[in-house]
Amino acid sequence: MIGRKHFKKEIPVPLTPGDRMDKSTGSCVMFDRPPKSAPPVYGDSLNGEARDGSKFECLSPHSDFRHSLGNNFFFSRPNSPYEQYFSQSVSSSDCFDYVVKQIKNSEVVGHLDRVKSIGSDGNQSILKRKHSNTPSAVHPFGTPPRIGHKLVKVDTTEVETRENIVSKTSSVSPSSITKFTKPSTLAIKISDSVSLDTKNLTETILNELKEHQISQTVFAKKVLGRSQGTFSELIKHPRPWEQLLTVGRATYHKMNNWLVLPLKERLDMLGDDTTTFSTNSKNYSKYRKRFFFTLVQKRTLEAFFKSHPNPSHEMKVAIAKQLELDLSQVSNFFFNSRRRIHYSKLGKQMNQSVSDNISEASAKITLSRF
DNA sequence: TCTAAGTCAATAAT
DNA sequence: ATTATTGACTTAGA
Repeated sequence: MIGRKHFKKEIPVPLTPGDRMDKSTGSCVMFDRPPKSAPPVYGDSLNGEARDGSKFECLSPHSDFRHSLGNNFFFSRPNSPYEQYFSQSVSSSDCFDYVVKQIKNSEVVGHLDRVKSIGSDGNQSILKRKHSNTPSAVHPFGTPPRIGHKLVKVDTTEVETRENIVSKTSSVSPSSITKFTKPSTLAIKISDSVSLDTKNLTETILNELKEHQISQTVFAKKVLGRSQGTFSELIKHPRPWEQLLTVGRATYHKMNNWLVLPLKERLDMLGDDTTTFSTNSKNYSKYRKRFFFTLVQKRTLEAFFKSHPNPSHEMKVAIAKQLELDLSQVSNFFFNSRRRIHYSKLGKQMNQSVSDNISEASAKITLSRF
């Protein structure tokens, strides 16, 4: 980690001990990371100049921007080989406003412009999304593409119906129940109460699909009664058994149950008896145009997430307002990010665990608190 | 109402 | 053609 000596090398050790920053003028204290590990350097955060004459600014938020949970926030210094940050004692909301302003007025926008100038068609080229809800040139943060895309409400019975259909489908042979409980040479456990090694299961499934050239789409729909996208994520990022709810476990059980069937039955399930399913599909078809965050919105949200993955309600409201998003959009972003980052961490750890003892393996998995 | 878990399903990326 | 990504809806629970 960046140490004190590096800090000293880069910036003359400061100033008056006990010197307090002045939030009204935006002066601040600078230190290296971790904070407190080195003597501070004082400066004026609003003008981007430390008292030793060095400059600093808020760098691109997606990589360098930081702010802490408390009343401090940190900016890195662009021309320094070391990571140094500012801390400023202001209220959370002040901090937020300040940060947003920084992001808005400097780096992100600048970066945005740079990217724009490269692409032939300006905005569109940034994300390569044909329909991207691009920020307007006038107001980069603008962009309320939140056009009504409320979904058709799906009632519970429909969901249940789907489940039923799937199980019925899978039991073209009048033995669905037997099928799901009968042991097989490969069968490990088929009872719903039994825990599964999701990692292994997942890999096995993947191999089977490959070997028999079964697409995710088909398998997901016919065997699991799930969408391709969902299935893709389930097999790509299997979660430890202990963390799955009953519903989630059921899906993995379906995979397992399919696996232990004789090959013929397995392939039969993938047959073309989708009729019932696809016929009903229109009922819960939630047609909507997909919304995408603008680059600025995304960058800003990511920046906040890095340092503040679980913002307070007030913070979210402020973010939503600044980015012209709905509170729910902001909340969803943070939630989705939290869980998806969490999953990827788990995935890494699961790779190291021994498949044999699931509970032991998952016991080692430390769930970081968000 | 809020968060987490499970998913959907549009659309990006290969 | 397929698989991966991802904003938001649906459920459960608190």
